[in-house]
Amino acid sequence: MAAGGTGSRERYRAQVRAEIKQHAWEQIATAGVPALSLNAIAKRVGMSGPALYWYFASRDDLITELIRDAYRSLADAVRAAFDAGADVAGLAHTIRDWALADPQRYFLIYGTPVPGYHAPADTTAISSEIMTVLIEACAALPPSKSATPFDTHLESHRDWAEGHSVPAAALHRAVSFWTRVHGVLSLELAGHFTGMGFDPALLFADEVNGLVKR
Amino acid sequence: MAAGGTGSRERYRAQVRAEIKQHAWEQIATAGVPALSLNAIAKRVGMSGPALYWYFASRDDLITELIRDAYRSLADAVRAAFDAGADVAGLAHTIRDWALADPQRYFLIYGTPVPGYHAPADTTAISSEIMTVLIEACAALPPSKSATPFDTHLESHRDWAEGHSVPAAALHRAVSFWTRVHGVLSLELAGHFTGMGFDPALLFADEVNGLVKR
DNA sequence: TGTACATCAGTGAACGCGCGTTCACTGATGTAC
DNA sequence: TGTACATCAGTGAACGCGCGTTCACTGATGTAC
Repeated sequence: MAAGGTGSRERYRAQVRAEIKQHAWEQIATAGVPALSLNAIAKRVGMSGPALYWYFASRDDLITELIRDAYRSLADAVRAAFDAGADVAGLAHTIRDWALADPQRYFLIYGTPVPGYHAPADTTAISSEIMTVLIEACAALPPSKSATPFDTHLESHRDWAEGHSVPAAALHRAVSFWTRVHGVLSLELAGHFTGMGFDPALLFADEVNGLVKR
Repeated sequence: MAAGGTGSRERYRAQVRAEIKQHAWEQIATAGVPALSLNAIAKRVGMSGPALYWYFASRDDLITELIRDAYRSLADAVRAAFDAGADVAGLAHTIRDWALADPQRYFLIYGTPVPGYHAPADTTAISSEIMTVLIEACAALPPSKSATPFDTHLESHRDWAEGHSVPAAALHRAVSFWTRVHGVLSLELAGHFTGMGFDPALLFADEVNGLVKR
């Protein structure tokens, strides 16, 4: 049984790792991150608890990787939509669909922070990948009518957007886009609109649209 | 040692309960809700673990009460500001201050939901107290220039605002106010703006202000 | 005012649980000669 | 092609931990007569 170029062991490893992660996601979707248990996952995968340590150094290690995957997934979705010609409204739609598909995955990134925890550096890099797309999309919008105080403020505080030679108003729109999308989504996904009877999708669309023409 | 009108035992009970809650909040602020431990609280208060059961039926019972207190605190703050003459911008400021004072308390209400958990009915009542104030404040705003799709949608989906005889546009503003405030605050408190260097307060003010004149 | 009694507030020991993690060990798999 | 060997992937037992919670029991506190 000759091994392939990448080695059959490596292929097997990748496969089992993927399977472990998948069960981890299911467990998170069911009971949230705090309830994620290595032993429970192992049982689902069909092996003993200690065997997981061949694939992940620790529980924290597994969770960190899940966070990274979640960021990656969102960044890829946003980038793909943009490359396919999506405008600001289209990007918003993409993000909303992504979040609705797995709310707990969304909250793993944008939910309640754990006081001591600091995200690894590469996730912040992925995060700015997303921001880059948003800025590019916002730069294509018709110019704003008037400058707000925050516009002015951004003129002298735009180091974080280094490399983007767009007006401060475009940066403002990108940030606003992000906070508005997040505002509607997190309240919606957390169930704070239940019992109110309106359609969150319309509110969402209006919030994004109001940002375009201002 | 004669007891007062309300009974010294009851007074003592209330005092110890308050002390337990206070230590619970400190623990939540330090390590988040999942790390909240009855034994650790008891040690801080200066008694054995089982003694807590004289004051709270269970850990869940304690947490539920903390959630209720958090809602109550926010509702009182908002109501007090409104009664003192605050407009929409003033209310936003009040909410922001409240959230910054104790981020984990904010997240206890508006953070990641636990999949199985359903908030008790009275907290949703307090929640609509808050919404009532927001609607009243928005109704005092100058009328909008044009109706959006969500405005129209609300005309026929406003049962949740029963008792408020205000234009649908005012309801829309109240909801938008809430999602925008939440959007900026939750990203800010979760640390997603760190490293970007701008002042979140200005972004926050702009988001609220943009809602007033539209 | 004194006494008897019910209630309240607390202790310490113990239970059972599930957790993450380590350890020694076994068998299978792939590789080098 | 066969053999020797290193590595990989897994098991099962065990460790120590802290958790929420229960139980029997003790002493203090307030109350009723």
